[in-house]
Amino acid sequence: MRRFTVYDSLSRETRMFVPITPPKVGMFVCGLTPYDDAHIGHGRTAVLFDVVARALSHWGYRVHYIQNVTNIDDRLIARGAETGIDPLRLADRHFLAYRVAMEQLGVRSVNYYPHATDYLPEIVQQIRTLLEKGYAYESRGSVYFEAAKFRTYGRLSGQRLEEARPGTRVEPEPGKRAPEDFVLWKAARPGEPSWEAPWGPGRPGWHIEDTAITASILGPRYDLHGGGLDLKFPHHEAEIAQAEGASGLAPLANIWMHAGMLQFHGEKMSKSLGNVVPLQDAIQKHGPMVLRFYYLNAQYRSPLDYSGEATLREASEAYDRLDAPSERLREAVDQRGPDHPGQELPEEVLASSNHLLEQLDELLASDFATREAIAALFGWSRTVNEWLPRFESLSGPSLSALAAPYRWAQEVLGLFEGRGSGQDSERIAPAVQVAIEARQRARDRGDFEEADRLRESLRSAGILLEDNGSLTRWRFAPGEAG
RNA sequence: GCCGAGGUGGCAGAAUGGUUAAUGCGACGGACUGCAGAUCCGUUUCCUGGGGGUUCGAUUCCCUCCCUCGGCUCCA
Repeated sequence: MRRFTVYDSLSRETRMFVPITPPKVGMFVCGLTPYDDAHIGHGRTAVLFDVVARALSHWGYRVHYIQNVTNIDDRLIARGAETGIDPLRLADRHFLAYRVAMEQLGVRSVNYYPHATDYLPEIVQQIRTLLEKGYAYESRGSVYFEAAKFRTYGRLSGQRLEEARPGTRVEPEPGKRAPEDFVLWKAARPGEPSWEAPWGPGRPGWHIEDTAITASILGPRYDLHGGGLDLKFPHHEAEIAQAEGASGLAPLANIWMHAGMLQFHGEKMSKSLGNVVPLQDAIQKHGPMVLRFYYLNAQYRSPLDYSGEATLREASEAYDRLDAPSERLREAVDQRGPDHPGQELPEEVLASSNHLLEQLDELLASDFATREAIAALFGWSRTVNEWLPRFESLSGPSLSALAAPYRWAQEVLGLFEGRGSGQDSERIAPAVQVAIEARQRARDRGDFEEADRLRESLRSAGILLEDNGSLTRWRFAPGEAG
């Protein structure tokens, strides 16, 4: 198990990660409320924590990663009322779409997506415990957590209780003793979906599902808790209060990681601002790997600005610089086999491949410096491109050494999956090959007008031709998902 | 107002108390090409918000001011 450091939002320092029971790592990340289509901001958080889980697995930890799904809440009920669709069904529908997007993005590290409504008994039990311990009170069929009873309430967000009180932004809720109290069990109004509980029919508050789920799956304390930065207050603050209040054990999570917000022209991307780019749109337009690259080519805690299409076009250009040599190497290794005899690379190149692999792990182990890892991969692509004209003569092991950093990135960063070698590519390859051969015949007889015509017609179909000596290769134009 | 993050080249965006301040995009020039593209080489020399201070030396540490963004119970 490699040791690594990570910035912990609670202590506000970069700390060495120490699992509670190595090699096991319990990891929980707040998922979404699927009342609408996911946008590219959701994708950022998902990809970040996917990389965290991948890196930990790569380093020998046994990661148990769960992400909850809030499939019942006010927004779902409101949306259900608007559309006439049952809120639970609505949630299922959007969650399914989310899972499809996750699959496309290569987010495969999540072991389990628990749904709030599947944990009603656990939720009721935890609320009961909080009532027994005096942290909560009943009022008008609802149950509230009394924030003032929990001494360190506000510590995560650095807010003192008095300051964390909502001022004028929200009308005080009748039934609450203090404005900073938050609901654990919300009494149902007529017609709303509800579950039975000792305090009357209702539904769980937003925060309680997470702690009930983690307590039953990961135990009262676990290793890593993640989520978007916007959840720090009040959501994560409330989680800490509930879980530590109920169990009497602290800290709930050893490490708190928060993903920076995706911004749209300098402002946070969110549905309430109406400036969202649907995740599926971006995936369709640029390909999932470009999006993944875009997320990882940034410091995960910093805001990431999306300034329109140009942002992802640039990411696509940059990603291509890595993907193209990676793809060429993969082909070369596939064609020739790992044991193929041939020229060996010079010692120093082989050594620098190994050195880079170590460096990549080192960078990820420094608070998941994905951007710097990518910078190092760009440097490697230059080396690979220098050798590219001589691929034919290289031995299998030498080719593998050139490919090793990309394979590392494939495993840990989840890049280089499925662009250029997808079904589209295989389906149209024969047709493209026919055109390439026709063009070559035209070139051979000096009919460059005809040759350019053929090249141009392919280009308008999104296919670029590149001549290298006597060999012509083709690829999809950047921005076209392949 | 309170809490937090940040202000770096044409753009995006790293890093370090001290040789030429990463990497990518873009631009320009060269090699290669029938042309182009891709690739390689080179250039983009006076880039680290303003003002103080500590230091032999600061972009990096301290103070202050200005500005931007996020959170302050819808939020990933």
